[in-house]
Amino acid sequence: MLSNSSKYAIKGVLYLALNSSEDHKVMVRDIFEVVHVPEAYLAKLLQELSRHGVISSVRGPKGGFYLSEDDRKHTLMDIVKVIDGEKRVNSCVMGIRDCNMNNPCVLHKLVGANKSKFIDVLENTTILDLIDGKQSVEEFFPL
Amino acid sequence: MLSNSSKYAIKGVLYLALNSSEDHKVMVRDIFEVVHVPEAYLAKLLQELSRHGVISSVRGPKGGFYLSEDDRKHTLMDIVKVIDGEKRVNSCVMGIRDCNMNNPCVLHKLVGANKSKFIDVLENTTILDLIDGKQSVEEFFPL
DNA sequence: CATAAAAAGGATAAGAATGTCTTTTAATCT
DNA sequence: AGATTAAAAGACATTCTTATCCTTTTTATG
Repeated sequence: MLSNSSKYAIKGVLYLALNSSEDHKVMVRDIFEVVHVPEAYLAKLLQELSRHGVISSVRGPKGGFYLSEDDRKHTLMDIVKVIDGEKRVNSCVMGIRDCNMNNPCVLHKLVGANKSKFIDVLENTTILDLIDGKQSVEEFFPL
Repeated sequence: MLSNSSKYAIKGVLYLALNSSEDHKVMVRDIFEVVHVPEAYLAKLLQELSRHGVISSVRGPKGGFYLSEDDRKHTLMDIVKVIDGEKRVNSCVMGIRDCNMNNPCVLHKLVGANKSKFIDVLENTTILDLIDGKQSVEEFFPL
């Protein structure tokens, strides 16, 4: 449903949401241990997100990744689309060709409702929504 | 959420549910084209299911795979457990260590409800339930 | 301008999932 | 009994995801 990479990416963005701003950028080096994702791998993912405008980054000394106010309005789905591509999330649960809401296979009908719900959540939850009322990273990453 | 292998396995079992019985066993050769799964790969999956008692099989001439009356009482989850293992389905959506219903991460709370629902469906839908009222394989495998 | 800091990018390795092929075992039929 | 048929088993190949490494580019600062 969600690839590991997408999960990692979400974790990273969550960290940025809680710990960064336009004038407080953070380096991958400061993030990866907290969110339990390999440093180089996380870097790749954040770069990809930055390239697609989901998060922001600045090179050089005093540089790093951060979320602008606008970035925070992005949804979880925006992240997932960049990392996994649209196809993966929207494809039929059973991977049946040409199975969709109009012409659903039996299993699709069965689990379809839940699936759409899941996608709904991804599409309608922004970063801001997620961190609303939360202060510490620990709340997001137990252990 | 569900591996390809599990999906294939479910398709295969569904075919058996519709087309086999104690005295009408079917060979992989007759199944794989209909359900769009590579022959050798499907064979492997069915063998695995048979080994674990989820479906039945007999070797040699007039042999093949089939579902006994008892087999039909198995749930989708029984299939998934054999192919994917229990861990995969039950693990935290975010893959966070020690995240569970008691100590859920933020995302878990968010999508947890849908996830449990999905698992519910798997656990409470038997093969019999699935084919109830269905005659043709085409209903299950459009295209 | 030199230097250091940091992301960006490319190449490649490691591993898991997926898929194929060959041999073995068991059942049936002549 | 012997030949044939079909699943069982296991070795092998391929592809995709995940992960690492190393070099290049950019930028701030002394």
